[in-house]
Amino acid sequence: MIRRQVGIRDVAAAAGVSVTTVSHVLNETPHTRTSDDTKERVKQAAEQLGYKANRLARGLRINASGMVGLITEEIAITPYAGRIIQGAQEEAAKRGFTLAILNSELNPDPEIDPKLSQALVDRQTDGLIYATVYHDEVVVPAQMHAAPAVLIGARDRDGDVPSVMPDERAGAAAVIDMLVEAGHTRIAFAASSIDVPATRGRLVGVREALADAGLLDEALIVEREAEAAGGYAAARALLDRPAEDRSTALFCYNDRMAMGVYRAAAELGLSIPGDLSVVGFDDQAPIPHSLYPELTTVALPHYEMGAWAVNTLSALIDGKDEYRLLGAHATLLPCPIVERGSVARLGV
Amino acid sequence: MIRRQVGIRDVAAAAGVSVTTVSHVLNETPHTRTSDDTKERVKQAAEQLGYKANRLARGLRINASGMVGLITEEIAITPYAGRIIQGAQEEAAKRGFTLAILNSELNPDPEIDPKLSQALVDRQTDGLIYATVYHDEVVVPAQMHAAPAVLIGARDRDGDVPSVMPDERAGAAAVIDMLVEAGHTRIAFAASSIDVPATRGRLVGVREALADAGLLDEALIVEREAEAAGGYAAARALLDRPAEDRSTALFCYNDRMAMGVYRAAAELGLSIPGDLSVVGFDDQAPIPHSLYPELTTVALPHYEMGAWAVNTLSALIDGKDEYRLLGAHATLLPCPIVERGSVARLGV
DNA sequence: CTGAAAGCGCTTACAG
DNA sequence: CTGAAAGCGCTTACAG
Repeated sequence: MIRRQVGIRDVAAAAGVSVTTVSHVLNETPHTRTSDDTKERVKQAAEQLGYKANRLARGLRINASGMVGLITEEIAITPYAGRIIQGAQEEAAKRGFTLAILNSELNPDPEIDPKLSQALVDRQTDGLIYATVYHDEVVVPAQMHAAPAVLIGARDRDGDVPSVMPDERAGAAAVIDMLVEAGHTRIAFAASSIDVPATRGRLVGVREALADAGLLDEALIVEREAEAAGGYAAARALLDRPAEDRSTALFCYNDRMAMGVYRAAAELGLSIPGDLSVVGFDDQAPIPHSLYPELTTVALPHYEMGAWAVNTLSALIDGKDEYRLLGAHATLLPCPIVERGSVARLGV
Repeated sequence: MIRRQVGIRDVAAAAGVSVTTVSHVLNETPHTRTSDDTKERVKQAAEQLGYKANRLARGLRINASGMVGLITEEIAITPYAGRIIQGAQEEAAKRGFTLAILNSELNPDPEIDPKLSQALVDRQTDGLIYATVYHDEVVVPAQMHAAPAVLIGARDRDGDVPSVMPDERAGAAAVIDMLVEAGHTRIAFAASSIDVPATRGRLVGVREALADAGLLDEALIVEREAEAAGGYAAARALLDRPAEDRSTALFCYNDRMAMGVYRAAAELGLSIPGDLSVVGFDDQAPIPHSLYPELTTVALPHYEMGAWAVNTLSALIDGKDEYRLLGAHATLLPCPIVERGSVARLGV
């Protein structure tokens, strides 16, 4: 900023001590003794003058910028990138870090482009987070091995960089459990046809939980495009039959598909949840609240992943290299079910 | 980052010149003559060693961090905050700035809390952007008057800080014009009941354009909650009558209301756009693509506002104080109609 | 055309 | 318990 900031020398002068002393008391430098009286005077002066250490000078001196960088692949298309950023930002603020953001294009292949990481290194960030979408495993550039780094949404193929992702499998299984618990025995699943980790994770969760309940029927699992139109098609394929043969619950790969299911149900004269319980996945605003009845769905831990990322990044920056061990397996964060009005409990 | 960076001295040594010369040629310092031969050697050496000036050192010296800060009110709840960030980020990258992000809570009153701005000042950002929602006019804290600053989504009451917002009025008027052009003469509008600038802007745009066309009928303007349920209610109130009395087009305050309208239309046996044309506002993913037929709506210039903000902030930072004159009136950015399948052209 | 040197605002051995 | 001084990596008058 333009205005001349008050510097450490101003504080020293005001308190009648040396800048050394000011630095010591304000930073609470360990192994340093200062009389309480001096401390008090320094703090008073700093407070009074509104002194804040210049981060550039401090950073240059201690070789740490206090900045953490977040690279997001196509911030715009992922509906919840905002929540990741928010989680990262709030955690960063809590720890005194400044969050810098860099946006990248969507990257179809698993090799992360080193350009953005390099840009962050060039900017002296103390560490970096790379948030990807659509990948299981990724090979990270040299910069991410050389510096404190963390991955969101994908595992490091080399097992070196710690990573987080949603526990899609458990989230999907929990929905099946809830449905079974509510008395449903004919449970259908509208799977997604695009090949991403979420597709696979949710599908195996569904299959496992259904099998565990002795309720797995492959005929009730159909695969369609993960959009409203796909959900509509799945519902027509699954539900256009007499009530005796019909599933009483339809779990959808995502909320968009669930939207299509609502439309199909309306056309077929099926009431939700009276005739059909439906559950989505993603908790993608504004869908769940905009449907009638409101959609029961599964939330993704975007905020939590962002916070987790700067949290473990912070540990890495502090030199806690044990945290590198986290790179071996992705850390899975729970996807909580958020119950709204689209699931019926079947009479006993 | 941990590793020792290559410094300007390494480049100087490699090129066999002084650091002064390296600095001059790499920064293309004006009023400085250097032989082409020397220039070449320096550039080669820098390139070869992968030298990038330490931003902290440079910033300390020239008193400019190269950082620009963006404060967003509740990044999470505004569906498009991501686009604002993206626009700001890409424009910042283009100009060599690093974008730092700070998230704030939603602030109901028009006085901007100085805390966040101060935090940015303390971090030595060269300028700051404050993105607000739900405000017409705002009173900015001292920090924003003292430093280069720009507002998104609200005007500065003091007329000092430049600001951008969407031209809601023109966007809404354009929809009416399009509908009139398509042959509609009974055009209804489902207005919003919450008191925000968008509500007012869109409503006056609608009224003006309708009046201009000689088609204004207050009975066709109803006000409801700006959610799917409100749109549903508006549609039931407006459309539950014989075809002769019915509007042929219903323009909604936002896409969420349009969702409710689709549901009401289905219940009333009205086909879209055959019996009823519907238009939304916001282009809020994933609604428009998830409806059948896909929804014609109006897009908000979020990306553009983000880009505009760092653009004019950059001018302010460069000392082009004429730009402060922009503070007198908000700059209005166009809201383009995005035509999809929900509007019918009426036969001649 | 080129370079020696001061200095940006801090932190941190080191000395007393 | 306190302070003088070096130095982080740059840029920029200034001298030659």
